Amino acid sequence: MEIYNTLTHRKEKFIPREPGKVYIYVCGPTTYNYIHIGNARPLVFFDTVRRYFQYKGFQVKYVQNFTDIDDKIINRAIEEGEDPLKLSQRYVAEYFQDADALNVKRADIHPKVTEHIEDIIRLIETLINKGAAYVREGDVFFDVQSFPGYGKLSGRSLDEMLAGARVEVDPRKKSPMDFALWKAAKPGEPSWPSPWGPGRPGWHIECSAMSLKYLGANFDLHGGGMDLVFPHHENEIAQSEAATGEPFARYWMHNGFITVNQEKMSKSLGNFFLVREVRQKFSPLVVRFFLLSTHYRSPLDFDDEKVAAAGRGWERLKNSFRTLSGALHGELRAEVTSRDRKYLARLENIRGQFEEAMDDDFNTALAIGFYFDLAREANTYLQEEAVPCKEALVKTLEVFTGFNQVLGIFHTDAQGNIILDEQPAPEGELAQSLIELLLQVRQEARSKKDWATADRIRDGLKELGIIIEDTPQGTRWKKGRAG
RNA sequence: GGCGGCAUAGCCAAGUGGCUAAGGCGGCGGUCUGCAAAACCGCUAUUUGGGAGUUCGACUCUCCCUGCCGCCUCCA
Repeated sequence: MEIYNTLTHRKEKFIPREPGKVYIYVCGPTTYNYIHIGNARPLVFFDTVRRYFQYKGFQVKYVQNFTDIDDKIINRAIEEGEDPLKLSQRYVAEYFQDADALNVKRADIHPKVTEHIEDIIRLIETLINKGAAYVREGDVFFDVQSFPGYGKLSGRSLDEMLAGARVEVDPRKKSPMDFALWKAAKPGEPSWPSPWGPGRPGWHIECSAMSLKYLGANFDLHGGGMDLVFPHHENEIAQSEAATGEPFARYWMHNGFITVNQEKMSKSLGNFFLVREVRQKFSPLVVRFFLLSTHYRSPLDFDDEKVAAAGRGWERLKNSFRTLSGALHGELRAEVTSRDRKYLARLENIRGQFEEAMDDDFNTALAIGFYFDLAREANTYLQEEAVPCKEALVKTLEVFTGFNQVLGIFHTDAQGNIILDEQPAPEGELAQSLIELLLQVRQEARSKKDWATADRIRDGLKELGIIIEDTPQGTRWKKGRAG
């Protein structure tokens, strides 16, 4: 496996810290609002990374934090007239609703800043004792000049940054690039006691404290959006390595941005789409598929037309699966012909290509291409074989399910079997029975060549969002999609 | 100002120093079907923003230009 490492600016062979195990930390959201599509990209992508490691047989420990106290939360709470900690708790819950919808698996640990204040204080004390941090009137700053490697992740030197700095400088800082580890509380703000007086953690320190606590130094993979490279991740490295004297993380991965009209989607520009809103228009699984259809380091332009186009492709995969699982309940033969063997060999080939694509820096876009190849091979096979070979069919479903285990574009049961969610109609049993009844009536009409009646039923159901397909194995129906 | 990235068909999007430049959407033609839908088959980039260079050979490497974008400030 090769991974593009932001730290070295090139693809590197992945060698885990411990054989067969992967330790991953991904920067999670600051919980002051619903998440938007830009937040969803790293979520979905790193979930896919994790899934792929699991698919490859690695034992994965996956940690994703919540930054549940900081300036943005406090400001938002003031606007809303709500307690900051209550507000962030609320958005943690909302976060899970969106993440679950996007079929993002829960992390093994979802640490929150407010539950790790002790760890953070201990880490800051260590930094002060080692001469890497200093106290100023209840604030604690990290001394960037004490850390020789500062700038190694973002590829800049302190001199360069000072030359280009556009920030007003706090005169108490030794260097303009020094950043806060601990912020003294202002009146009315949530605060925790500390050796330097009541206050709260600065923005970057929590990720160092929590990742070191749960994953240890020199853990395997640290991920997040491109915009976190500087200063967030640069600062994490400085703090962590200054404290432990060991390398912090081995591989750094950063996803590119979601853009809108080619411009970065961001909260400050106001051009963001909440996952909550997008879910109204599209299946969240389609959104997930769309997010994975571009390589993670490339920008991805978001607009409804493009998601809709992706949705039509996704539908093709879904149709293929429906046909496959339908065939499993039909007539099958045990005999394996030479044609079956050739087909099985092609399946194996596609599976290999899929894995090769994923092995190459998680190229989900390429991998999805092979997913389509699989669907086409399978559709053709079923079209050609009136009575398909059981082994071939079972193998097809196995490969299909395996790909989905990685990409997560269809819901599954606990065993990983794909569940097409529109089959058990949400309308309930009565509606289902009525549909079945109508289909029987239509079938009778068809056998009498009463096409007018048959078509009237089909058109009528279509208007109600029920799509009918006549196949050699009989008529089947599905819910039309809303987008 | 400093640092970095991107430019592939109508749209989305991979890949490669020489072998047919994947795949998807859309479109067109066909097969199947009572008609549809779904599916399948064929066609849809003699060419990879523009120019120069390196090379036997570049879309892929180098330089220049153009256009777009990002980071340097909260941001995934």
